[in-house]
Amino acid sequence: MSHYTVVIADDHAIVRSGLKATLENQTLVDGHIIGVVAEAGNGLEAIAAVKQHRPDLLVLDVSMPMAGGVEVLVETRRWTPETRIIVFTGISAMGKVSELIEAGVDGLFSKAEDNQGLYEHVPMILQGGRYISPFFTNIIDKAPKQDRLTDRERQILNLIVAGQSNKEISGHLGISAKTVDRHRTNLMQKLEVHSVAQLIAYSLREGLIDPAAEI
Amino acid sequence: MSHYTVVIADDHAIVRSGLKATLENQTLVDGHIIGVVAEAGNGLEAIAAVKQHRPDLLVLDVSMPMAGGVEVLVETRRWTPETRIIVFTGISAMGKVSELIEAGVDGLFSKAEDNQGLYEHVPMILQGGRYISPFFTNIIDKAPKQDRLTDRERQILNLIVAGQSNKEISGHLGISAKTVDRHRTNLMQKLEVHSVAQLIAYSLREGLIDPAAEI
DNA sequence: AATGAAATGGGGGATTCACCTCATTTAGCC
DNA sequence: GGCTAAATGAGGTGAATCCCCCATTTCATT
Repeated sequence: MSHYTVVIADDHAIVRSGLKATLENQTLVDGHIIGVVAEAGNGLEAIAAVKQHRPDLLVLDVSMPMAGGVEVLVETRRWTPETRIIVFTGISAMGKVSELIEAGVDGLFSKAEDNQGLYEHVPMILQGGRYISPFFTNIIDKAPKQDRLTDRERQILNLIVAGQSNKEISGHLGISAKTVDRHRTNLMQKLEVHSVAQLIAYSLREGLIDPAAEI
Repeated sequence: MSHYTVVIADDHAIVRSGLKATLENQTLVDGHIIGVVAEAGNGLEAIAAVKQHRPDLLVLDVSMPMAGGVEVLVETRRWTPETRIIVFTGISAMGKVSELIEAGVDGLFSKAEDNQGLYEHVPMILQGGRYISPFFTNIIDKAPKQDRLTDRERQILNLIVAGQSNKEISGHLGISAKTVDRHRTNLMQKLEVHSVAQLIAYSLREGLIDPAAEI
């Protein structure tokens, strides 16, 4: 009998065991058996497991040590384009969500939702379908569509949030402090904020920055 | 045969099912059966479940909607002091960890660690013991023991992080803007930072503020 | 009674930030 | 070639920050 191979990547062991149980203890509509061939506790392990096993399905979280979910997704696509990729995560930041969708994720599910939705849609995804949970489409729809930031602006936003002054950033990027100031002004106008604190608050909400470990 | 009743609280369904499986599928050293009598997906549900079931054991996460783990812990202690409380979480922020220990948690385990440690120590905790995972004691030991913040300083830190200026804070608290400035200076000296951005970055790392809070 | 920690607040100075105006260069696109 | 967007940078202004100085009051502990 044919079977599907799966790699699970999540930094929490309890989630991995829960996912393994959920995926293996069910009969798929097309009669195929699902087998978890490897588990990974961080991004690098996940990439290594994908390269070794070339699985039919990869289930991963976005917030992992060593390498984030998006990096793992891109690397997996390059290595084994036929691997279907499902992201199962607890985040709800608009920025990360659209990043994942643009990166071409095949399935997107929230840990806050019932697991039911996950294994209901796994067969369809394995057969080439794509499913984004309503939990995330709602977030995208209700998001106030503000002006998009340019690459340079996003780069400077990250340095500001990291605690660097205009002068430090100018030295770091090899441009004038006045130019950094210019970008800063544009940033604040686009995001409609008026202080560094609000700028950081925005970055947090949108998941543009990574508060060390986990929230 | 006697048995232990358990309430599980975590905002992720997959974690709840994993915990339930881990706790129920094992024979305890003293022969007691463990039964999960209720699950909660947020803090308020957790408190309600505790009041209804008065369980022998409460397993909870710290970061939950509606009410955080510490609030649930304190409320549970007031309602049923005999309930043993285990916190099973993914956080690693020094501030939250010491807060939990001071609040008198009976067991503290990390989701990043193997589940093994959890059910190895559950019997001992049910019998009145206390166990803090080395994962957290390491965090506390290696933490640079900086000066503790006073209540007023912590209060003002939260307002600064919320994006308020000295003038706004002074109006909000009914004190002079100069006094706010004074507290700000003390804060920065204690935390050894030199800008709002660094102040916020620090607060995030140490879990002094709540990133989920709306600014 | 004395000591010390915490909170309060004034004066002032150097620096940075937030936000203007104005201008040039580079790149992609029709 | 023209057009637009993005990035670059100069000059300047008013406000806010960061960090010194100084002092008083309150409150708990010794």
